[in-house]
Amino acid sequence: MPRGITKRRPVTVGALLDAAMELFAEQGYGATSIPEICARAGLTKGAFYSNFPNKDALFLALLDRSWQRRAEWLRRVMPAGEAAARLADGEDRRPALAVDRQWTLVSMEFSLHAIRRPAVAALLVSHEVRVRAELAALIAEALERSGRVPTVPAVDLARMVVAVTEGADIQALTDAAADAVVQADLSQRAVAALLRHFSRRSAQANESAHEQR
Amino acid sequence: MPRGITKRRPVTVGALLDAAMELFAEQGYGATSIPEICARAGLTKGAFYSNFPNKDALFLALLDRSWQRRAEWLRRVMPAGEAAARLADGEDRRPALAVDRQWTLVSMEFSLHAIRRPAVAALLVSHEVRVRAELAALIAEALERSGRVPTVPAVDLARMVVAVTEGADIQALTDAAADAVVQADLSQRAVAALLRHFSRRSAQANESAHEQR
DNA sequence: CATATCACATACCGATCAGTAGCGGATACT
DNA sequence: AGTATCCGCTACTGATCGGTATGTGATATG
Repeated sequence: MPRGITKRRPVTVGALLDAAMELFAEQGYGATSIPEICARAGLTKGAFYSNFPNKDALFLALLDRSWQRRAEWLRRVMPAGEAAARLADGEDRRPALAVDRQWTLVSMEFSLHAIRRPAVAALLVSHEVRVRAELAALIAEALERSGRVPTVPAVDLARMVVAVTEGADIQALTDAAADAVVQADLSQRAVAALLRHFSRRSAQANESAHEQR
Repeated sequence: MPRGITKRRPVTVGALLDAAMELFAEQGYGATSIPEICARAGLTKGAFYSNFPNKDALFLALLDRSWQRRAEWLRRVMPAGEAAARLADGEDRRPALAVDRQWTLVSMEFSLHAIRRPAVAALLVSHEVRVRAELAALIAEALERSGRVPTVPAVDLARMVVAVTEGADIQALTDAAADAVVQADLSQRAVAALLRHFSRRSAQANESAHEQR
């Protein structure tokens, strides 16, 4: 705990971030007022302004926390590249992780917000660059395990995968009536198709295939 | 002109819708106030409440007008399926229509809004079903022209194409720094890959291929 | 245990919000 | 041209906004 900061503050900050996450997902960023956030957190405006200069700063803090959690999650599933490999082969049809509704909504909110604020957009872009890099590594590894090599830069592949996944997420959220499993399956098949189409069997894989004959 | 309605009203409505379109794209739906819309339109709040009961109603009217315009556009490019056919072949690399920034932003805003209002979501879904049906027809036609037939329902293909396109649009808007042409190219290549992967040469095409030999 | 600082609550500010009522110029029909 | 109706504007209410100033209980330190 930093000098001169009591253990009460991080608890308060956490409560505010939790409340904001819920409300931004429910109502959107622009439609959520600061007093509302405070009320949800069981605090008052004074607590808010004691911790953040304004709503934008809270939004950034919220994103930062979410990104950290997400990074942890990504690193945790990284070793489980086997599943991704089977996905690259188009063999795995199990529904992917259910879309995190709250996160997807807030993330879309943030994208819209960032598009209008170049400074914020720069932040978002730098984060996405990191994510795409990690994802590219994951993809390359998964392809390699199924004896394939990408025919385009792995980061381009990551871009496409992110695009189709995000687009599918939007559809899934909008069309809640549509069978979520069907939607997820469609998304997975699209990803698998892209991975296959922009890769080819590696030379090593071909050799071992020859050896097998 | 309907009985008892002067020709002034549609002009006023149009001005309000134009102003709202601009402001929703610039600031978002929740962050845009009614007086702001009126000021941008060169009118006052009285004019607004004389034409719409509230902001939601104006949003719906705006979407309706945009959808009509979009339907006209889609029907106009429908006959130009040749380009789509070359795209399906992966031969056409020219950048697609530049992303309509305003429309994309407002459309995202609306999706987010709709997700939170089931009644509005139903409206959005019914519209998207129509769009996907038209797009599916366009895709099927394009594939046919290049002697191919889809191996999955054409509407599923339409879903994937919409997903990857929307996802790419978001990336393009967020990362304004990234070369827009590169981004559009990536999107086109992904679409082409999906179209190829989920279709095969048709029997007829095979026959004519045999004849050619 | 005393005291200084911290961290949140209360109260309040000016500005702005959504929505309403009535007025008066513009429009359309005879 | 006269007249009824339309329709946008002005002026207003009550509520809520973001942000600030000040008060007070909790906490860490010596």
